[in-house]
Amino acid sequence: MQQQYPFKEIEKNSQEYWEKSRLFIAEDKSDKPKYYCLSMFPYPSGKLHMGHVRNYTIGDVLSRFHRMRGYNVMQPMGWDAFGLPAENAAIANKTAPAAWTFDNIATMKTQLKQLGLAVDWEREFATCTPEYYKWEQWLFTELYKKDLIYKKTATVNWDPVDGTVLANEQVIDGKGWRSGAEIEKRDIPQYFMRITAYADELLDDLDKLDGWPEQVKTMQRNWIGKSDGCEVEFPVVGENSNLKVYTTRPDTLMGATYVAVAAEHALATKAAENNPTLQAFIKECKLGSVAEADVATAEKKGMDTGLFVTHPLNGEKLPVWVANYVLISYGDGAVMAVPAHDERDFEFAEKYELPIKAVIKNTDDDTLPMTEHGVLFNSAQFDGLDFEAAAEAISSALSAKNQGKKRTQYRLRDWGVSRQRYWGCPIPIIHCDKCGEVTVPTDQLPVVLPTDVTMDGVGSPIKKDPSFYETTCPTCGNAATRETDTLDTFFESSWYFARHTSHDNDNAMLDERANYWLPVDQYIGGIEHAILHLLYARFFNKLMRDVGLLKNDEPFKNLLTQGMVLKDGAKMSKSKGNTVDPQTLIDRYGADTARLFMMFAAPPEQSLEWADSGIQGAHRFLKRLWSFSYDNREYAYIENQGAQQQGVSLIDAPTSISNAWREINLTLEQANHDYARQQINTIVSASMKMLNTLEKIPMSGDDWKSSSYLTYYAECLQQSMSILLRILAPITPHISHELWKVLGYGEEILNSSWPEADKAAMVQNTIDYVIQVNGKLRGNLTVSSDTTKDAIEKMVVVEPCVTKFLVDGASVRKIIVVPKKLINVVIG
RNA sequence: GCCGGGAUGGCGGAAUUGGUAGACGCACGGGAUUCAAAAUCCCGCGUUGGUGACAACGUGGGGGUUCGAUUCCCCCUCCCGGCACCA
Repeated sequence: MQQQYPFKEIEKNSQEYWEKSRLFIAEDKSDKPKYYCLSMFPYPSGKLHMGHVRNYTIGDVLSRFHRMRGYNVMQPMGWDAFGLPAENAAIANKTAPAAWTFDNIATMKTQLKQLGLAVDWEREFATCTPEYYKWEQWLFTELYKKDLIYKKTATVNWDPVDGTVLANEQVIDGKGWRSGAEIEKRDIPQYFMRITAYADELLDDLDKLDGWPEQVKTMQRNWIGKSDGCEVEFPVVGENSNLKVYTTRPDTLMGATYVAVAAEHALATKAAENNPTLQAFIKECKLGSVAEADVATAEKKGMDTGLFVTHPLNGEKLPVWVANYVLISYGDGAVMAVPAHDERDFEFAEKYELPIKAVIKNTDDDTLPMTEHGVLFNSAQFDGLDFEAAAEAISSALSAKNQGKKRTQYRLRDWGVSRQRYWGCPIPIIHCDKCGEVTVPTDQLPVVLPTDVTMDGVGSPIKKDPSFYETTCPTCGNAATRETDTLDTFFESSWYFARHTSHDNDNAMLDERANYWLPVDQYIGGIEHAILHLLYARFFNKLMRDVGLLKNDEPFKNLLTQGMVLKDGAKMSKSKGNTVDPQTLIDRYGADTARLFMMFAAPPEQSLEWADSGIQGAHRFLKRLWSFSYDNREYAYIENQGAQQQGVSLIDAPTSISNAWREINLTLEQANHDYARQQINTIVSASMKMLNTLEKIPMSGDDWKSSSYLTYYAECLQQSMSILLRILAPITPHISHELWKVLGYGEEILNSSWPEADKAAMVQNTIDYVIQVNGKLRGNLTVSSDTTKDAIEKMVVVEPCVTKFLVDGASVRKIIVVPKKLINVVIG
């Protein structure tokens, strides 16, 4: 054993040992309970960043912990390899996206291995390979046949200068990021997945997910946004048609003073036919990005169409306005405006001097807008009704006139999966003049994406490559063209969790192993994925179930949403260019230090503000652990001293040792509690505390000279080090593996058992109480642990720190005793 | 704008969920060791007043409930994440 902590050597040797002994290769059959631990797979963007280190270390800690608790653990790793950054890099570096991606995968894989992750690398795959995407093309064709995929037009960001579709991220302040041109909203035909057909199940099944953070479930519920409301039809004056709107507040119908439609609404288009001013306004509304955040924060603007509708219940003529705050994608793209009881309508009505009519009241305060529920007035026959009764009565009245009815509405929209980009999975559709849209037959899959391409920044190479798009129709054999759009990259990440179970199957997307391993027992990833990725993966799980590939309803049993790694207050990300390279950390201090620091700096679910200081502290602890083991190797070595064989009980040891042993057990209990609730930062604290405790055991004085002291000391060290190393093993696996071996505890620490606290060692015969007077800390009281509550009350009232408040006629009103904690004397 | 979070010493965080606020670590100050430095070890460290025992204040701001509030309730400010084509 070396005196200095040789982290480089230890880490290299342990990693080689684990690889050689195939310790992390998961068995598809086992008597042990299974534990499938999955961290969200990385996008191969270049090098590992701190967010990766944090994510994969958390997953590794939980994997190793469960392995030591006796589970059959599977922790795989893969690559979310399609995406926009590869195209940008290709344009910038004149390399093909595939080559860039595979280079990055190689680099990042080396780095991940240096972290010492307990990963089963045999299950690795990259989503950009035909072996992987073949199966999602197959699933696409199955879903297409089941009418779960359909085509419709949808709005995209159009860059008129580059002549290309831009991602929301590529639109900055309404301008294209490369061209600087003003972006226009443009409608193009795209494929959609009918996620709304699963809206109710996606909503209801959230209740089954006990292992998910409440916060994430709330976000998903709100995203799905099921609302019970009412559709109302307003006859258009002078036309033989109705304007349909949806409202969640039918109780306010009598307060409607105008209606507003989105710029894209058919009625707006019609009204603009002979109205150039309105046409110009509609064109203006179509400028800027399609992102909802941009639409919703834009200044509220509108224009009168000159059209009117008739209020279905009171017969009033209401003007029809075009407003930029009405979303074409929600409800019917039109709203009834009730300025008195809606913030946005109120602001709009004030600006354009439209009438405001209050119809709901709940307090004497009549400030408008009043958006809460209340009782109706100014509403003819509905006066005096509350929200529930009014909603019922008004929807019935509308139904009776055939001008509306109750309707359940979702905020969730069908998922547009077409992308006009190159670096993605080709959509397996062939367009035939005679047969129309035809899915590519299974025996002709995969539709392989050509990888030998040049990116020039204008459009997708496969859209200009006849050797790709020219084909024949599988149905009639005539010349036909392939679809050149690719799939949203969320498509790949929606089912990879399942493919890890059947990664090597060339004949099926999934096999029976999926039903052994799934659901994922622990899923770990960034909170930024709380809605989209997690919702799509849940949706895909249900789709795969319904085509017979799976039995489970939900993909992820437990979810840990890791907080962001921030630097200078912003999310650390490639796109922001504020990443810190973990490689320098690993090179200088080793993987164990990097892992320890990341785990210690913040609890897993909280955001972590990166600071360079602190790493030294983590490294210092490991050095101390090493030198303590080295200095005490004779005592800590399991076969020396023979203490256990002599039947020595540490409870009977000299006070300094039995106290230390008690402290170790209390700390172990805390660590186990923290492992159970996955609060890893305080497990690190606990391990530091244990080492502090052991270092403080006296090594001099009269006691030290007696031979029995040394026997007890050795026994205490052996038991304590064995506990400490096992507590640390999931977090700092290399040093734990090495010390476990050199101190003679066994060949592989991962194969040992998990330590439990010795209850007998934690018993105390006195209790230290805190004395409070009127809730303020005033003193202490030590009593023997069998003292009754009555006796404690009698003792406390004669304590000087209490009696000094018994002046000027004040007396003890009440005594509150919190067992084993505190006594509060209420004096008044 | 809408939805979901967060705010505790100079800094990261802890407080087993209504019961001693500041565990553990970083930074800093003092000391030991050293020719010197690094490394290491020991001591101190919320703020204010006091030599001191001690006292007052203190968990983003304002109110409330309670014997007792970082924790529960109401209002507000700022920061972070998401908003459907970044992943």
